[in-house]
Amino acid sequence: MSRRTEQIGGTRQRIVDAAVALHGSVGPARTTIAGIAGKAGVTRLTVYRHFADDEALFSACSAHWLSQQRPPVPAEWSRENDPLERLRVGLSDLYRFYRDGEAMLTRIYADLAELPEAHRKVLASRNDHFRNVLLEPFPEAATNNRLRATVSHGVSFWTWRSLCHDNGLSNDDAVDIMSTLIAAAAGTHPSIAP
Amino acid sequence: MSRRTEQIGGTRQRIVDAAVALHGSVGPARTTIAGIAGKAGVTRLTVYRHFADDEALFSACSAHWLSQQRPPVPAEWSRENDPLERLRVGLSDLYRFYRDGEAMLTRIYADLAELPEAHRKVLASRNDHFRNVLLEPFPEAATNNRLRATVSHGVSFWTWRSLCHDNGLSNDDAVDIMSTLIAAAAGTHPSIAP
DNA sequence: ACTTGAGTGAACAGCAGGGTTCATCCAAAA
DNA sequence: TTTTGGATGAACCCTGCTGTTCACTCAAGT
Repeated sequence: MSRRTEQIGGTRQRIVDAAVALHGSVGPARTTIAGIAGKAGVTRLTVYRHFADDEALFSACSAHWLSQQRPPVPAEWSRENDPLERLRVGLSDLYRFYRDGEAMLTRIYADLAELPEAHRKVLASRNDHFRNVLLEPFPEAATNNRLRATVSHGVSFWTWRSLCHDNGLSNDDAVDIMSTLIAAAAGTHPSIAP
Repeated sequence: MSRRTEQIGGTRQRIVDAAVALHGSVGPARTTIAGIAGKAGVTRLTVYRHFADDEALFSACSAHWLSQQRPPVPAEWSRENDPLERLRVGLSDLYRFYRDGEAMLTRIYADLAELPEAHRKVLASRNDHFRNVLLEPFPEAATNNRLRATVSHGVSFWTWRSLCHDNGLSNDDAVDIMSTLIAAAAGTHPSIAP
């Protein structure tokens, strides 16, 4: 029963790999069952048998892709209690993840509206969580709207993409810039880091 | 010959109105000929007769929509020679335009990849121009990569949307924040405005 | 009164994609 | 050796959109 299930798993894996590749190149919205089947070297029918609906397939893709990434770990950011230092640590971790996964993340966020409801919520609440962790050590976190908005902005994938992909900045530069911006929004005015 | 052409123009206008409405609600990518015809109260064939191809229709929509907007006027920004003051004037003008046209601009920029090549270029070069005008009075404009990147970022529609739409800031707050950010990137450190 | 042409309705062919059924093959497991 | 079930190929039906043709109506312009 081992070699048998191994083959089955192999087919399934080839389907997931093909789907991940398409999600990262043409984007989820333009990824079709026929396309996945073709790339995986199986028939559409085989795809249908392995995955009952789009949501199941997308979940499998998401899990598999994440398993070969190094996701940001906000829990580690919390070890730093200085607001600006936590900001630096957190944004660095986040932007590293964004850069590594740029191709996939660009397509995912571009096609956000077409994604299964559940996954949209997960992505949104992830960003909320990142924001809250970065916001927490600021004394004025609860009262300063600008601060909240600015941290939200800094945590957004599109912000990273605009600064680093579109305008060629390094991650360090982007972290510096956004830290400075957030510090300003918080009411403090540190010098910009070298 | 006047009433005749008037009627023809009326039909054409109803088609353009319908197309603009759909571009601003479901977005250009999901706007179909059948949908436009239905909303305009004509048949698909009539749409085909008035507009030879998608590009012609899109151009007409773009022109008509713009004609009822108040676009930003970078030429007026140039009358201000102080870098930070020009920034304030320019971003205010731009963000006002963004807020007024939010619905349409959101769909347009979201579906950017599906748009006719020519229009993509126009939009991109518009943003480049805005950036260049804002950058011009800065002495370090040519040498400071961070400054260029930050101004590009500030001029982007998605930046406005993130700060104001997603996070509920006022335009004035967004202008303050981005001005502060850009000033920091330029190496100066003004106080944040009240 | 006659001509012109914008607009109509219906029908056609084509394409891409979704989703399903059925008989069949074939290799691993029993 | 027989059974099991993953995978296949081919055939369907359906939906939605594109683009085109033809005969026709009706009203404005002449």
